[in-house]
Amino acid sequence: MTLPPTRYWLMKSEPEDCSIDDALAAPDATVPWTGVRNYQARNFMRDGMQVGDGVLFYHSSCAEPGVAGIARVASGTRVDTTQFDPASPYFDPKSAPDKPRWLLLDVQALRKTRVLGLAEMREQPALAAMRVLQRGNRLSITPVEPGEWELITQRLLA
DNA sequence: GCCAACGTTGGC
DNA sequence: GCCAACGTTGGC
Repeated sequence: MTLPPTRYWLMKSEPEDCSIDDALAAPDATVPWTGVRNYQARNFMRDGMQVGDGVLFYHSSCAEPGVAGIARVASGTRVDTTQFDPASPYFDPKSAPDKPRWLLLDVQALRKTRVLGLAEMREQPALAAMRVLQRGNRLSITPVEPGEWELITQRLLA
């Protein structure tokens, strides 16, 4: 079985919870991606994401939503223990410790960029298919096509 | 604060 | 298994 080509992803984070600055300030600039509580996003982590994959670090639910930095997948998946913590906002009372529902992986921030906002993204016809631009999109982890990655990172790193 | 879109829940 | 009600997301 041949390995898939290098993969790219967009991961949403509320900056009040974990911003690109917060991630860069963490040890090794690496943070555990806690709180994914959607099966499709979980399955992307479990079945699709590999160490080294590129990540667009996206700020959501904030004054300036958009891509705010570049990161990479830094680990495989493991159990997200916040699902068992009644004090956590991510507590899931229906998840049993012997049969955990939710996983996380580590994300390593590589650099902060300017914010590439949704309006600017919509100006680019080549980005029109991105999930994050679709109306009603709520998925917190979405695949990014190589061409989309190239265009976005070139604009951000120019 | 509004509201559209979507996932989940639960009665049947 | 259907589907209406409900809760959440997230841009505006």
